[in-house]
Amino acid sequence: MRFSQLLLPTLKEDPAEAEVVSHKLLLRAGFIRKLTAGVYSYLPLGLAVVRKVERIVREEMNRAGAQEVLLPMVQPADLWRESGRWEKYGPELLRFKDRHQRESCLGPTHEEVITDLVRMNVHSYRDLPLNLYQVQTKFRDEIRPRFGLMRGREFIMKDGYSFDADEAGADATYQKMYDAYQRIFSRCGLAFRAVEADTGTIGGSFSHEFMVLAATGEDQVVICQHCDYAANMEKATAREIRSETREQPLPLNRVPTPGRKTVTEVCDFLQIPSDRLVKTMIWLADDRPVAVLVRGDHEVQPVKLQNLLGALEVTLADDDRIAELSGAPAGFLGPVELKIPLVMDTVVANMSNFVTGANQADQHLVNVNPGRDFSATHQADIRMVTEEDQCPRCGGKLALTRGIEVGHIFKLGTSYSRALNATFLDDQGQSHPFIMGCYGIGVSRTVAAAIEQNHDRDGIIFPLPIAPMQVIILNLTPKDQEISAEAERLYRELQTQGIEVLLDDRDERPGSKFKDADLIGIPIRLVVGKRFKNDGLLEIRTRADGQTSEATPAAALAVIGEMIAKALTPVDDRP
RNA sequence: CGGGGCGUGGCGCAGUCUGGUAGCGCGCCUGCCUUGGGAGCAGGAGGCCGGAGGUUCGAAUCCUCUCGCCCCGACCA
Repeated sequence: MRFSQLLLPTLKEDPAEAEVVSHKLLLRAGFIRKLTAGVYSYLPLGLAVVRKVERIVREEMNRAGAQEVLLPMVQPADLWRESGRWEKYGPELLRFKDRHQRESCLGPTHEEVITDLVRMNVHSYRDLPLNLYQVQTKFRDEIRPRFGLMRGREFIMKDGYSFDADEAGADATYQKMYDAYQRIFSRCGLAFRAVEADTGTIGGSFSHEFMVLAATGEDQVVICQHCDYAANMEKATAREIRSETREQPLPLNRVPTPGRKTVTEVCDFLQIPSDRLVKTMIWLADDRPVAVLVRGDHEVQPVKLQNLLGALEVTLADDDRIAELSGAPAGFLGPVELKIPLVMDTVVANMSNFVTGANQADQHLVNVNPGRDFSATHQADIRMVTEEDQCPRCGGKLALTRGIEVGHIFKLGTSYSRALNATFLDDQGQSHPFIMGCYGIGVSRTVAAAIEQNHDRDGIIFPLPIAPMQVIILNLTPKDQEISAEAERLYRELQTQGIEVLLDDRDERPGSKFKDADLIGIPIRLVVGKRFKNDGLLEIRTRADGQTSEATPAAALAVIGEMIAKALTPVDDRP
C-alpha cells in the first residue's frame, strides 16, 4: 500500500469530541470517522485492524471446532416474543415496523435466531455437540454511547452459541471456548485476564469475562498476585477474616455521639479504628426494605446483595424512608431492635464488641455482639473485596486493577431452548432441550482496548499481530532517484516475502512522515534517507521500544523477516 | 431519562456578556524555497455562524422553539 494513494486523514490536534485515548488516537490516526452518535465508519487502516482481529478469532474458533454462519440483522418481533425478551429487553432494542406494519428489531444479540435455526434443523443427539458462530455488526441503542469504539451503538461482534446433549458435554464445550479465548487474546498480543463473572439471575451456570488490563478500563477487577484467581468486583470474594483471639462479650452500652454521622466522624469521636464499627444501611430490594450490615471500612456490593435476595433491583433507601423504618436519621442506624429483615456480612458475623448506631439521633451503641444483641435474617458475603483482603484460593495478596471487557463466555443452560422449545431426541428416543452456551467477543472494542493498553505520547503502538501493516518504509527524499529507487525495491521485496508494508512515498517533509508513522503505530519502521545514499545503510526502528539499528538492505530484510515471524507465533507455540 | 457543557470554513478555537454584517492557528490550492522529527516566504480558495421563528433600521451576538453533539449517573461485547 502506498501512503500517497491511501485514504488516511491524520489529524495534528485532538478532536474535541474525544475524551479517552483510544478514541482520540483512532480519530487522529485516520482509522475511523463518526457518522452519528455511537456509529462509526472504518477507514482503510482501521478496517485492516478489525480484519486482523477477526482473522485470529476465526482461526481459533474454527480450530476449536466451531462453524461460521451469518445470521440476519433484522429480526421479527414474534421470535423475540417467544423468548419473552420483546417485553424484557427495553429500549436498547431498536424496534421498527416494515411497510406491512410487521414489527421487527435490529439484532443486539442472536440467541433467538440461532435457537430458532437449530430447532428447525437439528433433531438428534447424533448431531451434537454443535457450535456455531458469526462475526457481525450488532446494534444496541445504548443509553449513552461513548468513548468511540469502546461503547458504540453499532459495533462488530463475534458471537457464538453452542448446543450440547448433556451437562458434561456443555461443560467441555465451555472449556474449549475458554481455551480458544485464551489463545485469541494472547495471539492479539494483549495483556488480559480471564475473570470469574457474576451470572445474574439465570443461576446455576458459570461465566468468565476476558478483560484487557488497562488503567483506563471501565471495569474494576480483582486479581491475585500469586495464583491465577481473578474475578470482577461483583463476583470477587476474599478469604474469611477472623480475629485470632475471640473477645469475651462486654456489656452493651449506649454512648452519646452528638452530630457524628459518618464512619470517620464516629470513629474519631470514639477513638476507635473503623474496623471496630459496623455500619447499617437500609436498602430496598424491589421495594422491600432490608437492613444491611458491613464493617465500617467495607462497602456493600449491590449485585451480591441482589443475588442473595433474589431481587431484580436493589437501591439505597432515601432519608425519609430510613427515618420511617428505623425511627432514626441516617448515620445512627443499628441492628439492635431493628424491625426489618437483616442481612449481615460474613465479616461482621466474626466480629465482637463493635460499635453501631442506636436507632436514635446522636446515640451509638458500643460492645454490640451478634447473636446476643441481634440476630440476622441472612448471613452472607455481600461486600466488595479490598486490597487488604487475601485471595480466597491461596491466601495471596489481592490487587484491584482496571480492565476492558472484550470477551464474555457464558454457560446458558436450557433457558432459551426451553423458551423456544428447541429439543432433540436422545438415544432412547426421549426429548430434551439443548444445553446451550454463548460466547461473545467485542471485535471493534478489542481494537479500542488494544490502543488503550498500547500507546504513548506519540500515538498508537500496535502489537504486531493486529497492526494494520507490519512494516512502514519511509522514503525521506522522494525527489532523490537513488533513495526512491531503493525504497521502491524494498517495498516490492517485502511484498514478495508476504509482508504487509506501507510505503510513505508522499512528497512531504521528513518530520511529517516520522510523526505519522508514530501516530498510526506500525510496529517496524524502515527508513531510506541520506545514510543510505552515503553509506548504503537503512535504519530499522521498532515502534514499541524505540530501538533503532542500522543495516544494509539485505541484512535489514532478514532482520525484519525474523521479527515478524517471531511476533506472529503464539506464545504457547513457541519452542 | 435526569444533571452539566458545546454547536462559528476540513480540524482546533476567538468573537456572543456590551447587536453594526466574521477572525486566528492548523489543514487545503498555486508558486518559490526547503528536505532526518509536523519548516519558511508570497499569493489564493473555502463560512446558510446547527435549524426555524421573533425583537430590531440592523442579529453569530438578544428572546422563543427545535435539532445535533460531548461529559457525569443506571446498561453492556
